[in-house]
Amino acid sequence: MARSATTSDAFNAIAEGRRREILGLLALRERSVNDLAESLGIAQPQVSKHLRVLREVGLVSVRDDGRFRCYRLNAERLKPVYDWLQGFERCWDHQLSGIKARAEAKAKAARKR
Amino acid sequence: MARSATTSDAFNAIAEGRRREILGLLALRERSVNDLAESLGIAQPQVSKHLRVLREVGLVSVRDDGRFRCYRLNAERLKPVYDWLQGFERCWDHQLSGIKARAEAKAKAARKR
DNA sequence: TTGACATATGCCTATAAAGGAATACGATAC
DNA sequence: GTATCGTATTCCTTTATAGGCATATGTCAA
Repeated sequence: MARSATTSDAFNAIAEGRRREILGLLALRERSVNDLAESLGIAQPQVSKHLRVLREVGLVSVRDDGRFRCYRLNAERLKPVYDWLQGFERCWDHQLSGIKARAEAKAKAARKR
Repeated sequence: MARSATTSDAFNAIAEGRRREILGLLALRERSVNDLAESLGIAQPQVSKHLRVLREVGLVSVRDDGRFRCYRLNAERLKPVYDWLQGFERCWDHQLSGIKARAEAKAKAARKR
């Protein structure tokens, strides 16, 4: 079997760096395709393709504005990903505090010598 | 060009659902390969392969325990992903409050009629 | 030492992604 | 109506995945 489609969910869609950059730009304001292409320094067709993926997973929406197409971020579609990660928040807190505790124990042992 | 490797970073590694499941299980406690395979209901070789990917991006580490290999979560490697998402938190807050505001405005208009 | 168990790796197949270039499609302005 | 601008789509090539299955590697126990 092949890797699952980039359009299968937000997790797969945001795996690609360019698409994350696009989302970052759209977080600031609506943008047209060429506008994005220029900001990213890549060709327009690629941007259109990335936007297609993002549209298919609902991460962006489009609005027709004359002959332009205005893309807008649909941030709430990122929330499931965020929520999944939040489940791990306590883990890295733990690990950090664990590291801290071990460092302190070591320092204490050193003082005793 | 092809899609970037699953081992290129955490974003790509967690795009695969099975790997997310594995991380979820490891968040609870250390696990051996067969242990994971049984919990997930998939064959051992696939688990080993997924673990290899996770190892390569540093999301898990291994400890040799007799003839078992104990896999452990390295949660802080998820933090960059989490941090990236946090940049969007205010966006969905905005959008949710926007929806709420519009709903209230609508309700208010309805009362006026 | 041999056998049983735990894990990793190799091979094969089907699937598809991303970039580049060309081009089709759509709307506007003249 | 036609040229032009903005965007989407198509074709091609390269690369690599994930799963299934067989097998290599490594470790312990009798």
